[in-house]
Amino acid sequence: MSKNTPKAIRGTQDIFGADAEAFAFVVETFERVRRLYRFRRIEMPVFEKTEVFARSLGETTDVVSKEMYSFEDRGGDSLTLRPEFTAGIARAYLTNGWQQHAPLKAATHGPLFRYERPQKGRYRQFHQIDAEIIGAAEPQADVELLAMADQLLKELGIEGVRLHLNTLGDGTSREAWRAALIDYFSAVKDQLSEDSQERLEKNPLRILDSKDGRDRPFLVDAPKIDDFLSDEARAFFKAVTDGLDAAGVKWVRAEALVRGLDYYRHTAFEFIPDEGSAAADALGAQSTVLGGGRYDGLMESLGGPATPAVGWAAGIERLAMLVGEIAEPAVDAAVIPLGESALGNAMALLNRLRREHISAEIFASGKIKKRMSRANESGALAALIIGEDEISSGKVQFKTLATGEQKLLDPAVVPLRVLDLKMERDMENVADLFADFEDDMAVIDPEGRYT
RNA sequence: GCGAUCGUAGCUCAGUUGGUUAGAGCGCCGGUUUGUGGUACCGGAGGUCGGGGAUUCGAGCUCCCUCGGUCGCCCCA
Repeated sequence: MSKNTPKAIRGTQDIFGADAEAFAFVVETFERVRRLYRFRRIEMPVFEKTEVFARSLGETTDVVSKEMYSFEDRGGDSLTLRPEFTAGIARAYLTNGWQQHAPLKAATHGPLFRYERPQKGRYRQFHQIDAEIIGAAEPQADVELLAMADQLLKELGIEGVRLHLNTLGDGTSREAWRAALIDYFSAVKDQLSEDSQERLEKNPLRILDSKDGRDRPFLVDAPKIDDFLSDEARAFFKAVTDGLDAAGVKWVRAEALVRGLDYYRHTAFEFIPDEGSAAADALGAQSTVLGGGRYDGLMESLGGPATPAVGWAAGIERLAMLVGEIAEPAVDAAVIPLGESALGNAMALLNRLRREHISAEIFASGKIKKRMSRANESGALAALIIGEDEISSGKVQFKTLATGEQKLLDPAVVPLRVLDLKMERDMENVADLFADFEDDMAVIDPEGRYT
């Protein structure tokens, strides 16, 4: 690489091959699941006026105070690359009059930007999938959203990740609890870690999930949100947990779970890998894979009418790390022209195949042996060879790569023969599935239970 | 913003107390083999040792600065 070649921006990634397939798999699975739950697709601008984020997330949060990519445009407006989805979606809801669609179930995905120190599972440009229900006050909305998250993780094949659930109560519950925490921790302030002393000023709730050993002794007896919940808030949380139980979504209560952004009320949740699990190992210090909650106060902070809403977001990179590498799909047919004169026929055959929805690649450079070798590595079922002899006879050599069998065929029947091979391969896969199924059946006891 | 650690070929890495022309494996290209996948053997291309400065007769190796990667803290998806 030359010294003159510009480098990529710190914390950005160029994703390729199996990693890119894993990324795409996460997005495709999300799109599929989101349709099952009837969430409507929305597209959002990547930047907004800075105030959209500053007002909704809270001026004192780390995200707003030191992590935003903000700049002045040529017209002098302060703009910001979105550090999260929710605030922009709320703004769009208000400015487009989407109240008419309420309750609106919306889903989107794309890049977000945060000026942070990059580390495992954390980037300056990162990507999230996002789901929101806006204009729904009932706990059923929380349940539906969480059921979707749970199903998504299952469909991605991710294991060892559990729903941690908490309630922050309504506005007044939350404020009373917060005040009690400040009282409690202020009394022992000089014994707390430096970080927690600072949190006492900025975000006292955060002390509860401190990792510092000096804070630990005080956490056990700290005021609990449950003691400050209003009857309504308590009933709301019970409705959510009852709904989750009914929907078969497993959860654990996490009393210390708080969310960093100011707008959260009531339900707060994170999907976190179990300690010691492979998932926890893969994610390093970035434990949360999907997080969100209810944000009933957000719309008002943007000057809109009081509008209840719930939502979550999940990091695509983090999910992709748990999904592992996914092989790039093999090509079905490889077309190999021998010499310049065969190029025309080769292109014609290539087009014929692709129009029949058969994936095909042409190998037209290098030695013949090299081309065959490449065709073989590509995973193609058949190599279609066209040289002088084939041009004059108007046929192509159809070589089944698995067996080495080769015969002269009319180009018109080539797509069908490739489809035959595909079907054979698929049948073998189905046979394997049946074999696995029979193995599973063998461990079912006479009463029909898995053992 | 703080701390630790690492930057040598396209990739993974070796390189002794500072000493001649910086190496290996894989990959790539060619040959043994003129239109057929594997293996083996032979040959070739590919490096301003992240960048800049300092010390020295001499720096991939020591020192300083800087950029970047990785991993933690903070924070967060």
